[in-house]
Formats: sequence, structure tokens, C-alpha cells
Amino acid sequence: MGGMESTPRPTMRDVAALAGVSFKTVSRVVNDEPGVSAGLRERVRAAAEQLNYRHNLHASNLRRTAPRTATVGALLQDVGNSFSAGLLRSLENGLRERGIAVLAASLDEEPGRERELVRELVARRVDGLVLMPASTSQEYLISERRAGLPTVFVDRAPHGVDADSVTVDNRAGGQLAARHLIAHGHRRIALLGDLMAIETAAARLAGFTDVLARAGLAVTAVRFDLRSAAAAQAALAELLAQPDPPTAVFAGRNDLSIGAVRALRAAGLSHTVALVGFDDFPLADVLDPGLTVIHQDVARVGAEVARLLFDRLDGDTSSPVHVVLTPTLVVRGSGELAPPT
Amino acid sequence: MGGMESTPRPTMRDVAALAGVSFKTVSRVVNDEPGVSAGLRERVRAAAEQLNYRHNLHASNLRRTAPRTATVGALLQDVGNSFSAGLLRSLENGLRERGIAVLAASLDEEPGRERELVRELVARRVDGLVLMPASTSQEYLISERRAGLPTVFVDRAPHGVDADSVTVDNRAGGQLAARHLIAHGHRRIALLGDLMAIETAAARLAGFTDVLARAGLAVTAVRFDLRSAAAAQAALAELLAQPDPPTAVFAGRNDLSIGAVRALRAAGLSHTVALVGFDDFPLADVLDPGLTVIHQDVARVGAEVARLLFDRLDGDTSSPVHVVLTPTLVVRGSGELAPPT
DNA sequence: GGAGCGCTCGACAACGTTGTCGGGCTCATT
DNA sequence: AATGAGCCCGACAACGTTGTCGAGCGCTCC
Repeated sequence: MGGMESTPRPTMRDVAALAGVSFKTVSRVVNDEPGVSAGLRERVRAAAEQLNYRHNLHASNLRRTAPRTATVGALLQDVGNSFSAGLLRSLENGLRERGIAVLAASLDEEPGRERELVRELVARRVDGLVLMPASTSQEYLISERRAGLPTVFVDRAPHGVDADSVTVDNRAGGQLAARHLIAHGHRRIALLGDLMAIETAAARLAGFTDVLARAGLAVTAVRFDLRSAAAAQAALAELLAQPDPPTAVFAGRNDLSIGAVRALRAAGLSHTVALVGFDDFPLADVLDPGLTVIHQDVARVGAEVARLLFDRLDGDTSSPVHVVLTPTLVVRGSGELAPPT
Repeated sequence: MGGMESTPRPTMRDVAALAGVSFKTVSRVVNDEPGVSAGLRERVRAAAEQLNYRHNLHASNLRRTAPRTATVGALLQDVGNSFSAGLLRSLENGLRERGIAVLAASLDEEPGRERELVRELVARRVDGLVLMPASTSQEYLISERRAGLPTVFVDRAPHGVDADSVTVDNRAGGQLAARHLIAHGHRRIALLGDLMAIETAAARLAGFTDVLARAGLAVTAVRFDLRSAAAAQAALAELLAQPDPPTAVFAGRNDLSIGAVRALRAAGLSHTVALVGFDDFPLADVLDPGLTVIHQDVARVGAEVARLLFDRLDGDTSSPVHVVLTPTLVVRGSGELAPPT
């Protein structure tokens, strides 16, 4: 007893033969076009049902005057990370109303994968592209855009090509964090950052150090190019072990915040050393103390991306739009710990 | 200055014209088929490059003898939830090596969406389907599978159709949790569960109550059909306020665990009432106390799904395979709190 | 030097669908 | 009774590609 013996899928011709009509009539019925009598329409539907006919979107698109695959590609950093995942979800919500499906893939900060996957998506003739870039220049997209591929950058701005984007003001976020910690009396502050090659990561740190400098303070210690929670944990553990350790920490990405929390816990300093993280995540509020974070409205970002995409799909060819959202500070306890007197 | 003026994409004919060859030769070059001299091959490549030619996978598939869209559909419960997101990511990792892209969508426990999205995916002629079902019967898949659509169920077993599946033994997981809490001396235990209509949710609770019954204990309180962290929080808060409140809690899903943690925190009982959750999540270890959970190896699940899919894509038509993974108990502190003496 | 072979390459049909056009039918109007 | 309009419906080409086949060329081999 085997599993499946594969029968080829029926085509419009098969349905037509069963219904006793021409296959063009089947096409009309399937596409709800006028010009078919109610009787025939019903007969065709019955035949299609009986044969389990399924429309072939690829053949349809091939022939159509204005091909629409009703599919967009979303190249994110890591669909398993809560930030990318949340974004993917809100994007899906936005696109759903138009019956648009999402081809999702992860780039893992690998520029090569970005190029490769864009190629694959174009070969699949996606109607649009949502890109959280991993490479330093997207000049290769110029020809794709000229061929009519709407592109919306998300989280990170485009380089080498002008296209729509939805980003948050990372510098402002860093500034928010710095002002908050300074206001709570901290003077020795450590920074944990992602790859400095990532523009958003650099902007977060820059905003932070800006404010410190203007307040006449220097950063006690900066550790960047940290790529995982474990790396952040190790880096902070080391900093805490030094003489005159920081009284506050700023972590530039959700993973790094988690690593920082672990390091503080391990050192028994959760309630002693202040911590502000960039990026919110589901459990930040149930930590002890709750984690004070710079929060990005991911749902809003996804919705804006969908909106921009819709406009372009509808033929809007005006100049690229750059939406910049402002992050907010969410107070939960960890960022309000005062330095030891 | 406007954004894009759309020029139609060049076809093999255009490339052929520029290179001075027939378009069939272009096809050969693009597909790396033999029978083209090195010189011509180079000329064709140059022409393709110059025109920014992009292969059209849809036209290609339409004509091919063994059509492969190199795309699979993944219908998960919520790509924003850490469980679905982690699964999607590990699935992507598995499929990547074959250049297979993933169309991902969320079902949100809506049976109607399941049917609808399967239809859309079939219209796109995906090579395979990964399904975390939301409906009670997938009988409608019989005709699709007969037409040659490999299907792998994940997290939940198929009903009304026999197909490959990768699930975890939810009953065993529930039993693990119960034995653990009993071993730590608990006698008054509350259960928080998802929709009882969801088989996996029911199995978790059943496994748990089984063990209790065998130990001569009854469950103090069961609250099920809880669909969100907020619902779980409210339910547990209510239970804790009653006389003779439970000394331990079992939460049947990651969201519910989070709600339970919040309720315990709010009541100041985090270190008093024991808690075991089903499903692990990124921050469970940094909670205070760390959350003891029944852990599913999501990466392993995704890898198994990819493996099954590959076998089917390679023409394996043997009987459906049902992979059942055994969850493990991860001890972190919350589940080891002893009842008050 | 003719037959035969292998290697390139092109002409053409076909995949399943939609766009165009025209034929036939019905029915009312002249 | 012939004509015109309007409605259904089908024949056919076309979308961009791959599969099939055969033509043309330069070789080798007796």
C-alpha cells in the first residue's frame, strides 16, 4: 500500500471536455468574466469541481497583459528573531487584504545572500520586494526597479539606489537612552553594540555618545561587533570585573540586552547596575527588574511598508518616500536604578 | 523627478537578437545545458548581462516536463509567535540547501483561512506544503495529494487524510510536568490550557491529569480555552485569590506561561507558587526564578520536516511517516519551588 | 573520397492560460 | 421577410520558456 500515485492535474481543456464547452468558456467562468449564460456557468463549475480543477496562476500570469503574481518577497535578517518575526507578521496582516502572499527568507547579515535571494525572487517575478538589507550598497537594484519592481526598504535605509523606506530614527533612540541614564545620575556607562558596519547599530551608539559628550561625559567602555547574546554576556561580564565598573549599560539590540541581563544576573547586579536596551521583546516586562527599552512600533512599521507597497503596485511612480518613525522609551525599572552613592 | 518609468523585462528573444543567435541557444546557456561552444556561450552571457535579462521561472515551469517551482508553502499558526517563527526559521535552513523558497502565512486558528490559503498555494503550484492545521479535518487535501502535492503536517497530526507528520508527544510532556510537580510535593495544582478543541492542547492537559489521577490526586482548578497571555493572567489571578489557592501551576502554552508569570509577579508569589510551562522561549532562563519548561526541539522539528519533504520531492511514494519527538523537562527554578509546609 | 560520426545550432511545437475577433443565434424593428 | 443589434460562445494567437528533431559542419576512418 503506497502513499500517493500522482495523477496529473486537470487543465481547462479537461474541464471543458467534461462540460461540453470550449476551454475559453471555462476561462471565462473561472475568472468570473461576463458573457456566459447561467446554465453553462453552472455546468462548468460542476465539471471543475468534479475534476478538482485548480487554476494555474503561473500560466495565467504568463498570458495576462498586466501580470501579477500576487506575491511579494520579504528579505529580513532572521525570521526567527522576534523583531523580524514581528515585522513579517504585521506585513502579512497588511498584505492579506489584497490576497498577496509573502515569500520570506533570512539574510543573516550576509551580503552575498542578499544578492542571491533577490535574484531568486526576481526569477519568480514577485510583484514587490521588502528588504532589510545586509549589504552596503543596493546599486544592483537599479535595473530591477527600472524593470518595474517596487522596493521598500525596512529598518535600514537604501544605499546606491533611491527607493521607498520605512526606518526608525536610531540616533534619536540612542539619545533617548543616554538622556535617561544621565538623568538618573549615571556617569560611568558601558555600551554594547552590534557590528559597527551595520548603519543602524552605529547610529544607535552615535546618538548615545553624542549626548554623553554634550554632557561633558565620556563613555567608560564600548564593546561592539557583538553578534549574539552570548557575546554580549561575555563582554559585559568582563567589564563588570574591571576596577571602577560601569554603573549603567546600554545594549544596542534585543539579543545584546538579553546577554546583558544574563551577565548582570550572574554577577548578582540585576538590581544594582542600570540597563537600557534597544528593541522591545515579548518578555521584557516580566524580567526582574523589568527591562527599560527603546521601543520601535513594529506593527506600525509593517503597516507603513504595506501601504507604500500598495501605492506602488497601484502605479504610483512619484519620488521615493522615506518614512522615519520615532522610537519611544518604555520605562520598566532596569533603566531607573540609581548609581551607588 | 519621478521614481520609475517601467520598461518591460527583456526575454530570451531579446538576448538572442543582441547576441545574434536563436533564442533556443540562449535557453541552453541560461540552463547550463551542453552543446554550446564556449565563444557563443560567452557572447550570450554578455548580451544577457547587458540587457539585465532575468530568467522567468514561471514560463520555465510551465514548459518543463517535471515542473518545480522550488517553492513550498508553510501555513503556521502565527509567524510572529516564537514557536512558529523558530520553526519557520529552521525549516528555511533545511530547505535553503536546495534553493527552495518558503511562502509563509499565519492561520490564527481559523479553519477558513486554512482552506483558503491552501487553495492559494495550490494555485501557485507550490512543490510541497507544510501545515500546522487549524481545522478539524483535512479531508480536502486528499485530492491535492492525489495530484502530487507532498504534505507534511507539523506540530499537529492530520485528520481525514493520511500524510507525513512531525509532532511531539504532548501527552508525555504533560505527564513529565505532572510528575515533576508531584515529586516536589505539590498537591493543589492549577492548570491553564488553550482551546480544548486544539488536540495538542487537550493532550497536554490529559497527560497531566492522567498522572495526577494515578497518584490519587485531583486537579484543583482547570481553566482552559485561554487564547492569550492576558487571558491566562486574569484566570490565574482569580484562582490565586480564592481560598486554598493552588501551590503549583501548569501552563499549557508559551503565551499562557507568560500570563502566569505576570499574575504571580503581580501577586508577589513568583518565589512561592511553582510554575511549569509548556514550550520554551528565548528568555525563559533570565526570568526570576528561571522558568521550568517542557521543551520541544524546534530546530529538530524543522529539520525533520525538511527531510520528509525532500524524500517526497525525490519521488518517495511509500506510506506516510509519522515522526514523534519526545519533549524534555528543562529545570530552571520555577518548577522546583516547594509547597508551603 | 565517401560514409559515418559527433558536435553545434536553429526551427518548431507545446505547456496552460488570456486577449481578440468573428460567427451564429435570438429578438425586435423596418 | 430582410435587417440590425445584442448576446453567447468558440477558434486562434500569444505569453516566455523547454523538449524534440533535424540540418549543417568539420572530422576521422577505412
